[in-house]
Amino acid sequence: MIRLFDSVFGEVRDLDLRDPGRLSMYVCGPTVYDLPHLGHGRFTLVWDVARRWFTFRGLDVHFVSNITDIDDNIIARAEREGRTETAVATCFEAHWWEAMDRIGVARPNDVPHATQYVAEMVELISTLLARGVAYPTSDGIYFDVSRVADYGLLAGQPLESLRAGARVEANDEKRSPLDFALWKNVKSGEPSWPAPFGDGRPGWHTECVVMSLGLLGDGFDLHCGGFDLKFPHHENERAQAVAAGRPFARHWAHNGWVMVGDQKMSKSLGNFTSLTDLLEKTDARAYRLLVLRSHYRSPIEVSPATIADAERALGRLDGFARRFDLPRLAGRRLEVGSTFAWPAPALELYERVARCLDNDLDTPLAIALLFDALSSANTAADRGDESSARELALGVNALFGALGLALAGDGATVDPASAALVTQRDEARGQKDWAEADRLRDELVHLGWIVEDSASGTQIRKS
RNA sequence: GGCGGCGUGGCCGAGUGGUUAGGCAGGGGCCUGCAAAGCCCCGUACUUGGGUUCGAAUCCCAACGCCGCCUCCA
Repeated sequence: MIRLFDSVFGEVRDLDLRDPGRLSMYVCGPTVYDLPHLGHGRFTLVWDVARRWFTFRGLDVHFVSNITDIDDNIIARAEREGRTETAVATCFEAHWWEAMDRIGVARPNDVPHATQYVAEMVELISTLLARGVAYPTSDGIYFDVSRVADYGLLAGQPLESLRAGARVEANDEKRSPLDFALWKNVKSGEPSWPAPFGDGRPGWHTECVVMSLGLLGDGFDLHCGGFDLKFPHHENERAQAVAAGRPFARHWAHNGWVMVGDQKMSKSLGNFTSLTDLLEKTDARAYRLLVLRSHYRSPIEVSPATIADAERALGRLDGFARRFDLPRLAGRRLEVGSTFAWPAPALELYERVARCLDNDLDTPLAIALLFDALSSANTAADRGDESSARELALGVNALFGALGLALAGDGATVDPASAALVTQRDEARGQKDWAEADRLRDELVHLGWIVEDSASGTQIRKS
C-alpha cells in the first residue's frame, strides 16, 4: 500500500485509488514566459520520482501535466519584445522540454495546453454563472468564494480568517478580496476568445480545473504541485469544481521549495537561477541526487556547495557502476519492478527500500540504504565474493534506476594513442620499471585521463 | 493579525521515546611499487529553559531565532 502525506488532512494516509491498480495524477505545470528555474527543476524531479516509483511498484499511472501558454506574463513579455504571445510561449516551451530532457524527467502521458481548452473553460464559466456562483464586473467574470461552504479547506483556515489577512485592493468591484477572476475581458491588442459573456481570456485557476477534469475525469486520484500553489491556486481550482458539482481530486500533495540562502526562490524576489544555467556546468544527475537526498516536503538549499557535494557523491556511484560494469538504466523509460530478477540479497534490499518509498516517498532513507548496500557490495567484492557482490550491485542499480538516476558505468571511448600508453605502462609495471610507469601515468593524466590500477591492469577514464 | 513549518555533529541532510541514518569534507589504518579506487576505524550532534518519564534530539509548556502562505510564484 502506498502512503502519502495529504495536504487536506495534514497527515500521511493510504492512497485510496478511484480504480484499484490505476493512478491518475495531475501536476500543475509551468507558465512558459521565461527559462525554467531551479524551483521548476525541483518540482518536476519530485513528481517524476513519484511517478516512476508508483510505476515501478506496478501501478498503471496516468500522468498529466499542463503548459500554461496564455497569461499576463506572456502578454507582457510579448509586448515588451514586439513578438506575438504564441511566439513567446512556443519559444519558452521549447526551452522547457529541453531542460526536462536533460534532467531526465519523463514526458507526461498528456500535456494539455491552456489555449486548447478555452471552449471547455467557457462552458465551465457559463455553468458557474448559471448557478449564481460567478458574477460579472467591468473587467471580467469573478468567482464568489462565499458560495463554497468549505472554502479554505486547503488553506487550513476558514474563509473569515483568510479574508482578515487579505490585502486591501483599491477600487474593486469584487465582492470579496478573495474572489478571483475566471475570465478577463478582452483589452486591445491582447489575444482573446469568443464567449457568450464577452470576448476575453481565461484566468489561471480555471485552466487547471478544466484540464485536469477533462483528461483524468471526475474524482481523479492525486493533484500535486509546489506548496505555494496550495493557496490560492489549488483552493480555487477545487472551489470551481465543487461549485460546478463535480468531484475533484481525492488526494493533494505538495512539494517544498528551493531556498537560496535563507529565502525561498521566487519570482517576486527575483533571486532565481535558471535550470538551463545550472545544466550548462553540472551533471544533471547531481541535481536529481540532491533532490532525492532530502524529503520532498522539505525545503532544499541549492548552492554551488550543495551541488558540488552531490557531484562528488555521484562520482562514487559512477565508480561503483564501473567496478561492476552495471547496465545503464532509467533513461526515458519507466522501469517496472516485476521485470527485474531479484537474487536474495537484492530482493531484501528492494523490500527495505520499498518500505521507505511506499511510506510518503522517503527518498533520503532509501538513498541511505542504497549507499549502505553499495558499501556491502564493495566489501564482498574486496574479499573475493564476486557473485554475491554483483547480485547486490545489480539490485542497487535497479533501484537507482527506479528513481530515474542512471549510474554511469560505461567509460569513455579510449583513443588508440592513449590505449597504446596504457599498454606500455602495463609492460613497464610488469618489469617493475616504476620510473617509466610513473612517466606514462603523468602523460595520460596530461591527456585528461584518471588512471586507476587494478588486478586486471591499468584502467583509465575521463576526468 | 490568522494559518503552517523549521532550528541536528565542519557542511548538506534523515530520524525514532531506550540499539549505526546516509552523503560530503577531515583524521588514522589496511591494500598498493607509489598513487587512484575500495575497505575498516574516529569526531560521540540534536537552539535555550522548564516539565512528563526508569529513560527525550524524539512528548508537553515557555522563550529565542528563522522561514513560508494569506499578492504573481513550483
